[in-house]
Amino acid sequence: MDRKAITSYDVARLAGVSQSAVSRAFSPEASISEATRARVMNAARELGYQPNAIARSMSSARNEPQQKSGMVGLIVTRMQDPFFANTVAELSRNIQAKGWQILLFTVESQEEVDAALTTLMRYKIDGVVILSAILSGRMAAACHASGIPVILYNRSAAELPVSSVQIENREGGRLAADFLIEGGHERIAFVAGDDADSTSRLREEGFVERLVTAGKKLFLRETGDYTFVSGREAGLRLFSRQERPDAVFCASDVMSLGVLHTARHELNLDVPRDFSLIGFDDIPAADWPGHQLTSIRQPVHRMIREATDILIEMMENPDRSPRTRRFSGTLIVRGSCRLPAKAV
Amino acid sequence: MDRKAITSYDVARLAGVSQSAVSRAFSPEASISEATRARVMNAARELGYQPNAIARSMSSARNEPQQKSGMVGLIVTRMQDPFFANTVAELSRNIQAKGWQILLFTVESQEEVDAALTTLMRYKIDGVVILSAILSGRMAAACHASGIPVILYNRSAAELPVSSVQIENREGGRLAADFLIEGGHERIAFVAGDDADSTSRLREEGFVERLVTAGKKLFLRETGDYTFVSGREAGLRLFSRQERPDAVFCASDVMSLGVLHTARHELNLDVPRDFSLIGFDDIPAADWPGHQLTSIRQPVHRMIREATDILIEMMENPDRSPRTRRFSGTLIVRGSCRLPAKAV
DNA sequence: CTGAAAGCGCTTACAG
DNA sequence: CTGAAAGCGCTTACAG
Repeated sequence: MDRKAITSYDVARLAGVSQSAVSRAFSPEASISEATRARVMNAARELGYQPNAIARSMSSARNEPQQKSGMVGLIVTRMQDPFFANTVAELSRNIQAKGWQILLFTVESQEEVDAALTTLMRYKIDGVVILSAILSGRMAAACHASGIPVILYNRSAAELPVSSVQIENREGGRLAADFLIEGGHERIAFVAGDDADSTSRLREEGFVERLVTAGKKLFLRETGDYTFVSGREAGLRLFSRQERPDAVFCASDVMSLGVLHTARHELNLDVPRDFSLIGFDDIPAADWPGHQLTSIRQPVHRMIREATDILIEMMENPDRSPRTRRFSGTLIVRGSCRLPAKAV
Repeated sequence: MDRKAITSYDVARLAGVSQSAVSRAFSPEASISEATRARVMNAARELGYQPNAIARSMSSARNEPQQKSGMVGLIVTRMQDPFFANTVAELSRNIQAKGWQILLFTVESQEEVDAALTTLMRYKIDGVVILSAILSGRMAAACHASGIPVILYNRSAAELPVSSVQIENREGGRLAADFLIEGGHERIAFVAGDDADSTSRLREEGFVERLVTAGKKLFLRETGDYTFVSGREAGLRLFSRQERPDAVFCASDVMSLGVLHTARHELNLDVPRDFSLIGFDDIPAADWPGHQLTSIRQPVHRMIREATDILIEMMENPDRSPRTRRFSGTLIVRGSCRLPAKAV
């Protein structure tokens, strides 16, 4: 049990070849005869040998400008939100399928991102995806200098030398506003996810922009933290007033469900008779029979595929410049909204 | 941008010390004077030097019986289920906090586990946690021989030389049965999560055991796959019959919510008047105002802490023998069940 | 406390 | 195609 691990030298000895031959047998493009490869593979199987990926990574430091580890960093926030849990699951599957390993870092706030990235860089990750958070300009520059591509998912790259994949947040907000305006709503409220975060802000900007165009203004505004509980509390505040909103748009579905549950089951309101409700993301629970939440759907599969493609292309081609991809959301109409009078 | 990475030699040159001194400056227990350490640290800061964790891992192969990487493997199934998403989030936070990195592997079926572990072992992980899946005896032996501790979370170790942390599934099933029997239910159904998986089977065994003791037998039985959709479909099958169950116990909360939504909103049944419903896990959505699902709660925080503690203790102390820890669940009574007549 | 040197397990340019 | 050898960036026993 404390015996030394099996190395390529052990395999070489058993197969009667040099250690180099063992190494070549495990490199698909190496020049080696089929006969030798077969002998090596048999010996390897007999000994239970697997090449040491760490040692392989060390060698790459000699032969490439930058050391490669075969690992991709994944920095994740809000994994409790089903939208992100699903994204992590699907993104990690995609990256694994392409032959990279995932070095996961769970962070609970924006402030932890730079430290997480510093740690990941010690492991010589070949690239990194950051879910719903940004990195500092200093850190972006460090990654750029090290040739480590960075993809922001669900966030803007702004002026940073990094790639990004995200939904058109402002446009999504406009879709929600247009639909509520067409439905004849007058007192329209918004529930923000986080005032410091561009995702929520842009959704709100697009939303308010259309209200203003239609000659209305935002009737009420609350701030949550993207959780169900914060949605419920925002709902309680919105409907404890004398004059109540007749429509609510939330920066995420999870918060919308908080508003929906408290309205129906704690305040005995009828949705959509008493007010209309729209969420964002179109998580699976939006479509549950008892919810039927109207929502802005993100084309998740396409977005994740795009993020994976950009990441891999940039890892294989380090001097490609960063790319920004924005996807349009779609309004999915369900039963939580009063419909426009002249239904098409 | 294609310049070589900064190494300890660069720092040594700038600080005017040997490369060994740089290495010692970054090893907390190394013997080095404070003055030298300070000079090294200044030079390191100036150059933006960070020790290469991969190279450090290589060196450890020389000095320890087994190479250490500072990485822990995490093999995960069913991340879409909030119960597991929350577990991954909390477990990874705990392990990170103790100074280890997480090498994540997402698998979609039991069959992928051994291959995932083989890949992870190439990276010389110091230990591995497997969420809701098991490994083969052959693989368990390989890990044991390599001194890599394995923790099964939410599964039994059975005869394998691995540790495990899980809920008392059979006991949880008994709690559910007792409560339904006390409530005077007669036609009691069970919805399995997966017939091949011990978690669901044990919950069913404990459940049926108590029914039998009370002179009843299982009225109906359906099988899902732990998803909301499969719960909904199981519910449709259960209630499309002539004679309907008056109680349903599901192997997970997510499936229970599927039953609940279809019953109330597609079949116009009243829960708990028409039937009582009990889930398992006590996920946050069980407590949402419109759900109020009675459920068996797992003491998640304590279980995750225990898994982390066992893992770390075994990584630091490789000849410790595997440990098995079982935790008791608690019945959380909410509005989805008819209550016992003689309410205590 | 400090430095020179060996060695961790690979990959690959070099020579044959 | 094949083998001997250098080297990736560290850690640490050894000698001073």
